[in-house]
Amino acid sequence: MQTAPSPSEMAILKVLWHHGPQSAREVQDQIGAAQDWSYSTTRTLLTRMAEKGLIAREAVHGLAVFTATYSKAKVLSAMVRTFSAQVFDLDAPIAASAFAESPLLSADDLAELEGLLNEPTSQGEGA
Amino acid sequence: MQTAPSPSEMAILKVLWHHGPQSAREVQDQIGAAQDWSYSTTRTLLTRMAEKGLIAREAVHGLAVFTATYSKAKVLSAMVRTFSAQVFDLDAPIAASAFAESPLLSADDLAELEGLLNEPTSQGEGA
DNA sequence: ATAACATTGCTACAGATGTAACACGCTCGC
DNA sequence: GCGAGCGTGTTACATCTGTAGCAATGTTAT
Repeated sequence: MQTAPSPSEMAILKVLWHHGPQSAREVQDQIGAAQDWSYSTTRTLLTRMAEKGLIAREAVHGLAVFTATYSKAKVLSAMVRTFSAQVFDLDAPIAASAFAESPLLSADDLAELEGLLNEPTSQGEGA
Repeated sequence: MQTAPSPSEMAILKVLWHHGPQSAREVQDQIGAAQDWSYSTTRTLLTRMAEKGLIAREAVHGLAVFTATYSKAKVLSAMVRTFSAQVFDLDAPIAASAFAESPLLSADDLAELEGLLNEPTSQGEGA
């Protein structure tokens, strides 16, 4: 996960986390409208994300279906770490409770996030 | 402050916040080495930031000196807002106390940040 | 004066990101 | 069998960001 997801990529990851593996068309139906992306744009993003390893592409009966490679907690914790280091020069972990209100996180997600944020050097492998 | 500062730009802003108005050479002496930037690179960043309005350029006896346009709290609060919205779909404010440990923030800075984070739509004008 | 050095403006180029069109082949309904 | 539609690969282009060199001008010490 060397390359942090861009805002557009995050939007797609959220759809995949929430709805599970999706085809390009499905992703487009879920966010294309909201994001005002053309189907082509959605497909380009999906392709690039697959190249980067952010998502995995698999063919189901010939149809390309995409799955998030990393768990929500994993990606979010990495992003929080990057953010706090880059913006606040913070090394110590941030309390996950700060994000407790996120509509993205269930109690379990939050607990997982908390755990990842408290890990020393983020070398954890869990997906 | 429409455009959020990039990581490199943040590095420069931090120098200006901490040491006050600086010339390109001074900025370079403060972070060029650490960031491994050539003097040219530092200057390019400074020029672009001035174009964007992130910093102001003024001539002091013919020497170009740069000053941060927005206060630390102002920029940091904007970045926190953007981050929590983009990454966590959060609308409600995040407790500034999450960043209390930041070596960048004095007690006053923290209080100011807290205030800005709690403002409704971030239309505040204070600099 | 002049050589050395600093400061500035201009230019360059690669990679990342946003945004999208185009053409080709396959399939399904008629 | 054939055209409409769908999924796919390929290509394109503008902007932003990272990174930096070059030439000209201004300044300064000897």
